[in-house]
Amino acid sequence: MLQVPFIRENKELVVERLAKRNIDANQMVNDVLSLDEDRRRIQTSLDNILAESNTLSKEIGNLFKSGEAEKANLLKTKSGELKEASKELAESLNDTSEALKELLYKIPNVPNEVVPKGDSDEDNEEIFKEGDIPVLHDEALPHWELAKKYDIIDFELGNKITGAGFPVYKGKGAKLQRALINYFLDKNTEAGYSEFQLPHLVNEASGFGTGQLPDKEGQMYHVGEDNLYLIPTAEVPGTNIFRDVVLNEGDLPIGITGYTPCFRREAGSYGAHVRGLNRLHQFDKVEILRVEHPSKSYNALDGMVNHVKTILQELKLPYRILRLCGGDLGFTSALTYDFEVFSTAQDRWLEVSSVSNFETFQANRLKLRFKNSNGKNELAHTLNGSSLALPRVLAGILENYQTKDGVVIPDVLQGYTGFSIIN
RNA sequence: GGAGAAAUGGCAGAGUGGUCGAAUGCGGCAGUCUUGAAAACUGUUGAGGGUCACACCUCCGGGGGUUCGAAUCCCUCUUUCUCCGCCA
Repeated sequence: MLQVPFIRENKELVVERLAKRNIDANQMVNDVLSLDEDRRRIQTSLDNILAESNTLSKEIGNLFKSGEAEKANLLKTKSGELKEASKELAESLNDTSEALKELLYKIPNVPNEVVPKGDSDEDNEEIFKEGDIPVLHDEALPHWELAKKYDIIDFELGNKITGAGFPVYKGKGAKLQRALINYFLDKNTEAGYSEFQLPHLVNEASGFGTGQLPDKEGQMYHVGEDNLYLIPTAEVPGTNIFRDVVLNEGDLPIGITGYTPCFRREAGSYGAHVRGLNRLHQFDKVEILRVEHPSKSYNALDGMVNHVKTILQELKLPYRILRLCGGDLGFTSALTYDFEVFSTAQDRWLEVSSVSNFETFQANRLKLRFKNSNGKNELAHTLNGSSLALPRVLAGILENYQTKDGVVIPDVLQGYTGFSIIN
């Protein structure tokens, strides 16, 4: 959620930057400013009435003490009138504040200067590319065929137990999955992130805190009886650690990592692009999160990008980094880099990580602040990224590492799997 | 799931109708002393709104009510703790 004072002082900039997302924000911004003006005006009148009423109450108390009941009763009448007036104003203040909040919820984050304007993923900017695309043998298969051939992932069994998009990993498939999780967590903790195990269900307040609610309610699985939501990413429980928190400046930066399964309804998805592991309702992901001083958050973002790079380099997967254009940028993000692994057998790029700086957008809603050097509370910056999401990394490994004899396990993982080939 | 107790500032913990945004202690910050540090002493120290700045307003778990006036009384929800039951 954007801050009203920021919008007030940077109106042109906000409109101009939001245009990168192909949004004409002029009307919304004007509405915000006029609602805010209304709010302040009503608040002032209400405050005045309450002040008068407070003074009156004190006088009444004093009059009763000194035995002047008659005078006191006279003032009581007056106080009653003030109460009526304050009730009306309080209601109108509440309405105005709510309307303002509703509107603010609908305005996405202001993209960073370097975000390219654009409509869709076609307009994302490739900023880096590395790794050799392997030349596969003639009978190379897409990962869902390999999964079947070596009996390591059973999509039909998952279908039977739960439904489409809930695969069952078996044998070496399950072990490779666990190896990847451990490998990612180890890399992240080596880089200074401290490991957390987080709840997989969150309450409504947490959903609001990170912005999944109210906008993306339909994307999360909801447990109605207890009013809890299955997490779509560790970002939700992880970031909500810091809801309503005031940190000391010295606590920054904070980096945490955690492995969780992720649950996404993905309403409306279908077709060849969602085949196999490409898009699932339940998948595993290791996430990294940072809380940063505003002056350092973009350095931190670069650091996260480099960190994810080294992991993909070690796995020897061909990958590229995209700077997302305005049209593809997430609602809460100011700048996002996507990592894509080239999946040879499918002949397409698969997104395996998304690393973002949210600046104060999340912190404002979360009320995540730190005491700055002036002793003032200031909103912190939050960042997060996948490091990494499992299924498409797995797909990339299966497809790129396949040989006539089987799927070779990348060197760095062999210590974790305990085997060097799936055949 | 049953019975009881509780929820106050960064933490601990007073406060049961007006003088309470709230004693006291710890912690934090600034200063005195010291070569420096510690100790001791002095001062200062919640959040949000509002204002050029003050004034002023709101907040004592959430919501509602009683009252001229609520941290304090009533209702309700939530959470925590203790005991019992169940259980990986």
